[in-house]
Amino acid sequence: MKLEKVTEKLEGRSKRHYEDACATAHAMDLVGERWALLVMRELMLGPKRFSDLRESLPGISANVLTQRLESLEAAGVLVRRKLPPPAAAQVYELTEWGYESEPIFQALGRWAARSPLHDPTLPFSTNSLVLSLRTMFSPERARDLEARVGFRIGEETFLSHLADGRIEIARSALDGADVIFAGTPPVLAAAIYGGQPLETLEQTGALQIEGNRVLARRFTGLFPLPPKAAKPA
Amino acid sequence: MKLEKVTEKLEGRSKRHYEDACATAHAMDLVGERWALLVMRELMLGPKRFSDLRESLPGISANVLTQRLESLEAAGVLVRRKLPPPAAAQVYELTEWGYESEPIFQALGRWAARSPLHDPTLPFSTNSLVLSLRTMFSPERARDLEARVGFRIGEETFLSHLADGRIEIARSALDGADVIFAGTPPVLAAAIYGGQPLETLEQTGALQIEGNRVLARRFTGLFPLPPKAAKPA
DNA sequence: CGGCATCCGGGAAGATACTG
DNA sequence: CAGTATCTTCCCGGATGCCG
Repeated sequence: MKLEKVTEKLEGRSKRHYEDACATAHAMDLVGERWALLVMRELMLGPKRFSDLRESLPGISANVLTQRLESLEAAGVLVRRKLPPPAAAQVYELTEWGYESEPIFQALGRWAARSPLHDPTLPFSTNSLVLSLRTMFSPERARDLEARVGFRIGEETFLSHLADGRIEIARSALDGADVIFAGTPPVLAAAIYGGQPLETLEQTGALQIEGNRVLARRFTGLFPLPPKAAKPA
Repeated sequence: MKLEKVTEKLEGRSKRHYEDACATAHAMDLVGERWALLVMRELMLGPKRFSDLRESLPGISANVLTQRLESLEAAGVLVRRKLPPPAAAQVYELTEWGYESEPIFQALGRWAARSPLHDPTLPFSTNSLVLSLRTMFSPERARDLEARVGFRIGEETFLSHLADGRIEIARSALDGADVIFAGTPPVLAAAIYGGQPLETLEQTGALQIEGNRVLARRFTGLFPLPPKAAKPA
């Protein structure tokens, strides 16, 4: 890194920042730059490597990703960690405080789900889908349901545990799942949010379901979307 | 407006946007531009005029404010409204959906309050202070408290009603207040968040308290701040 | 391959001046 | 008071190349 930039960082004058003591304004200073929140979203379910991040963020360029990782590290949101040999790769991982930013994503997601301009036909990352399940879960609809639901999305697998009107979902092996959904994020979104019948999606081969199909049907109804707001004139 | 810019808007190609169906990414497309969230914050307690917004946003320039108001209007977050004569001024007002963005501010504020880099000595707007009271209010500490607390901040007055472990606070005349605080936002913040004794602040003349002083003391303890996160290395 | 530096073009942000 | 016009600065995004 150039000496000049190092100096800027040490003096804390590198970024434009709001001169405002409001905590919300400070939050925008920390994570309001372009791509910063999406980088955090991609780390929210566990550490990733530089190239994993690039793959899951369509359109980000390498130098911008480098800059964001630097400033988020400087803010204390994430840390770089060297994995022990033999997998001696470098990964980026949220700090404990970084993980506590999840309510921000939930508030943003719930609000933007009502946007009249939202286009759900765009690319959809695995993390987006999994986090959206945590966000849109309806405790009322899941009362008295106890189940383990697995997901196979690309190379990754996730296990969800529903109990006591709550949902947990995390990267995990699929042992003990009552039912497993396999498909791409858009297909799973169509089943859960788009109201597409599971049979239709299975017939096209886009979706596979193993295990308790009645439970699968019930599960897809646990994530109601809010109504759209009025379109601007 | 120039023809060129109108055309851009109609074609919807004016802004860079994330090609991502995730609702969080869409939220950043809507309100992720610099200043956009702070403009919304300043409208969260009711409509304001262009020049009111400029005053309460230290550092924003007129053309940027114009652009933000345009794009937030296009997104359906706010509307321009012409007040009826004789006060025939133009004001900007959040839509119903715009007002529903308040949980975003609360999540951002709660999270950023733990930031190790937060500097509370900067300028502090009236709206920031009032919204922070809604955010940081502790229902447990206020159980069994029923009270009306007034604020006089610059030209504005706010009335807060505490009851049933909840807080309401809005622009209002101060009729019926049990106690009234008068002072600037930084001074009020010092009393409520900084733990400054009220007597000290009153002696310097920065703070005035009228009414039930015991209640005033109790009130300042209802807004605990979370502990700071660890500083980055 | 993973990560970072450098150069370049376009566009958004910021400051100032100006107008109805 | 409520914005526009213009100019400058700086950030974003893409391409390329270096180094371990």
